[in-house]
Amino acid sequence: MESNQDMVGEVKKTFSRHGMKLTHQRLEIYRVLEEAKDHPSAETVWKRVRRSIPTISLDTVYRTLGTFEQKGMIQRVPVEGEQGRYDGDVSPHHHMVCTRCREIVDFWWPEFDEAALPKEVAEWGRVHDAQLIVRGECAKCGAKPL
Amino acid sequence: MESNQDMVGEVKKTFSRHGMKLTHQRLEIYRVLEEAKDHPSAETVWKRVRRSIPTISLDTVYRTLGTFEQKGMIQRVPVEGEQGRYDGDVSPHHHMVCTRCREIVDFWWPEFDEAALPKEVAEWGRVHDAQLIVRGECAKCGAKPL
DNA sequence: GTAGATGCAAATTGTTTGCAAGAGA
DNA sequence: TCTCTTGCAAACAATTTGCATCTAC
Repeated sequence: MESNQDMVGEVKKTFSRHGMKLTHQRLEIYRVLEEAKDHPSAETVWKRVRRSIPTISLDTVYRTLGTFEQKGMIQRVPVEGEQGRYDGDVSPHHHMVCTRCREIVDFWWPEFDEAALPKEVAEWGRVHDAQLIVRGECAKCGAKPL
Repeated sequence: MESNQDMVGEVKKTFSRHGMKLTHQRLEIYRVLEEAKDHPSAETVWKRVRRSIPTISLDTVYRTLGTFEQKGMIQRVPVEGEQGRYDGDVSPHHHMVCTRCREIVDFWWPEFDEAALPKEVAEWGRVHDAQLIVRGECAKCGAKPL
């Protein structure tokens, strides 16, 4: 468990390595993403960050998430529909998406990650990431009527 | 190669099985999706359908695509960002997505499709589909400057 | 004849942008 | 100090919705 100090130092290094200034809002947005396990939307991130920075604006959140994504510090989950969903974990893992409640759950499958992709994929271009998207209805929703 | 007549008869059956009326616009939208290999957006579908039905409105296209998707006749490709992209092929296959030009290319991997998913997935809920999303830069874009 | 589908226009929602003021290096 | 970042407001873009008319069944 690293201390708050270390965390700040760590992030600061990451930021300056990417030529980004370390601001209070960026630090908080980053922290929210790291802690989140629910793949929050920009608006959800905003609501959470407002707890510590009540004056932060939604467009700053959008801008910051975009910047982080470009730098490869976070990823957008490849899901269609309404809102973009963000994931602070960029190490290889996969997602299950409930088409009813829109909940997104991580899962890990190292055997798959280590396996070679079909050669068509390598021929296609430079692969940044390959992940499985499982779509369906989660058990919680399946239990509900309708 | 089935005749146009057969195609219409086939689709008509599919429609009525789902309790949908067969209209000129639906038939054309469906045809466009079946022929498309580029995972078109709603607006692209609209432009193509307008070649045969110049008066069709964009909202009819949206409504129809939504209906088709609900019925499982087409799928939305799980990609984030701007526009929703549609795929007339609902049989198991996977997608490579270029983050620069947004082109989406299909690929097939039957060995994967036949393999069992981790048990976490079955425990999560009822799986509708599981597909691989490969993100990166296609060779065409990689060759360009910037 | 009737429920469901379409077209039009207006409304929503998610996201982006221009710009002046403010803050980090 | 100088450049990058923020907040505010306005702009945009994709998609959805209300409603009157029309059409397949």
